[in-house]
Amino acid sequence: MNIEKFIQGLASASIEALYGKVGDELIQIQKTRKEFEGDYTLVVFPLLKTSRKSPEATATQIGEHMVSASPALSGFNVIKGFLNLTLDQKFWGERFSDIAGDEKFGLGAPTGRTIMVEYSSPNTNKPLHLGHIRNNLLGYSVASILKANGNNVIKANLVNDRGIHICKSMLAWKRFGNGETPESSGMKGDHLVGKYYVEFDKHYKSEIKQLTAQGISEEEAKQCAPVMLEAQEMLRKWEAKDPETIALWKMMNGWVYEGFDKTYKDLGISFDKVYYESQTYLLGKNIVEEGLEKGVFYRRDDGSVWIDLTADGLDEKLLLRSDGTSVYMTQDIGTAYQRFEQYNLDELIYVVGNEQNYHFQVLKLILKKLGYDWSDHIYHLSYGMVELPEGKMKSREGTVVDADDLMDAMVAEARQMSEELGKLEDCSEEEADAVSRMVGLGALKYFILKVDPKKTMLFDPRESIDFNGNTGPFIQYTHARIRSVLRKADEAGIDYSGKIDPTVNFVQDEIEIIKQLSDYPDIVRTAGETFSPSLIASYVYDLAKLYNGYYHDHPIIREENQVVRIMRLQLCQQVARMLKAGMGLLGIDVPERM
RNA sequence: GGUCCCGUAGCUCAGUUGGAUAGAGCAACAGCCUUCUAAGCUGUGGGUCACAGGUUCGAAUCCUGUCGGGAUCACCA
Repeated sequence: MNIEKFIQGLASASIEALYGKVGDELIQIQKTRKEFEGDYTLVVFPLLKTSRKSPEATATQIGEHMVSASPALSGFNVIKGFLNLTLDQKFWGERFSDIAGDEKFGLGAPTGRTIMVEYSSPNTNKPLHLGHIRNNLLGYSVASILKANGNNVIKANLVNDRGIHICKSMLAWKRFGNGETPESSGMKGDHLVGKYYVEFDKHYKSEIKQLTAQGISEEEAKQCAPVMLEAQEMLRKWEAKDPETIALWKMMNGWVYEGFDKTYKDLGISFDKVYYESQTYLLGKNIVEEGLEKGVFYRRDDGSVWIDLTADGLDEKLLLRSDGTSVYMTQDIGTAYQRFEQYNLDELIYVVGNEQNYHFQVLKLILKKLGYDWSDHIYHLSYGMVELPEGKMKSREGTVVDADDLMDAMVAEARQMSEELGKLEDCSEEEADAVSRMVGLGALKYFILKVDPKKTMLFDPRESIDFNGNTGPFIQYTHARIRSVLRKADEAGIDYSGKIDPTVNFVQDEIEIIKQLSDYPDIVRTAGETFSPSLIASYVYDLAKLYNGYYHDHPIIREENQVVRIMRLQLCQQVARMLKAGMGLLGIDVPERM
């Protein structure tokens, strides 16, 4: 039961009795701000037209009626147009019992809806970097949140395993690699392939330099540089299914997949379905043919196929090249169609950076023009770039933050910090490793997910590695301390199970915690609707802060009063449960001790 | 130039449906370890919510315009 809804119901009944029926949207309930007395507040301004009284008089009248009508309310006060209601002690006891007794608290009822979330979608020519981390964390977290809301979620990854970029790496490896493999070099497969991508670029650049020195324009040099021509030749061979090229491609992609698998595993993310572009890049062509017949598209003299979107304020967009091959858009039309058909999707979410906003705008519009009504159920979860203190990440300038390196650094830092603080003294090597990993990665994940996805964010390595304040480790730490209290209680043989004693009196700080706990299902729902893990992050942080602020100097286990002690232990238990659940939605593990 | 996004404390960011005196953390300063974990707690200072209009009982939030920053507008993906 949602408390605000409950009070809204009470208010609605009283208002109807006093003035007649009004719409629910006029009955606004919110938490009372800390500086005022009361728990929840009815904003009466919207009701003045109906009541035809001053704000104060209206609020007083409604307050009197509500308190006399409901035993859940113990009193009220009025400040200007705000009716502050105080809930009865017993109400909090019951409310808390409900939460604690509900195994599925916070999990939405099954909706029967199927949602596909596509995320990650890496290129196979280089390792993952910080930008991919934001993508992966967002995708995984949003999928978890949607699942918690009762949806059937399919996590999909579309691997971009073909094209000129991988040919560049292949060519460079063939020419300069001397048969180097991940085994022989000791390098992670994706890093090894990435090394040759950089190698290609180096040679490409030096060739351009030579050519321009001979008086050829830069534009021209870029196009006729020998390595580039060779790479393009390789792509043609690949498309012609040349056995040798295909074998090389398979081998090098295999290395990359091994590397990616490790990165994904380290990051703690997974997929239900992996698509490969080499298998999907021809999709969509027949839909384009159909579109041509319907007159949605048109063919130019050179044979290329286009759509004219100028009437919609956009540009003309290419769908098939003059040689009949497809482009990115064509493929996306095809895969979207296939997915909606195959899985009967209710929604398809693409986690893709905001540099592709225009692409998705066009994609949806084209699908709509083709008459697919599911085009409205495509959602582009667009996220901003991750910038570094010195500016943007540029792979060519070597300023990218590598995903594996970053994770290693975070874990190492967590390890060092734990040791300095003496946290790992009485635990085994495996435990120490596990905790360091959880803390290091928790810091990284929380740091990234707490920011609104659509905003460009700044990643300062120094700050991200801070484990104090509004960070993942702070929440993990709060959880660990609560678990420690509960362990101590168990050791002391205190039985705190069972129903809450209705005679228990909560103090205001405890009521604040119960309010926060009650909000959890609402937060999960809202986060699901807005695709914002950042909402979950701020929720868990607030809860951890409330707990810390209050329980820091309360001797929970030593409490003399049995009833109060049991209540406090149960409250602790519940806070720990919700912290763990919330962090789970962010893909962050919480240790039992740290 | 067209389209889209962003602009909140020195820095990094919250701010759910338009609600009361704008919220954290970091950084600075002052306290708190014989009681459950000091990765913590308590307190102080710090704001023209980019700017200007508008909508209304009420605007950081909605609308219009201006300024600043970013993305994008390829027979690339």
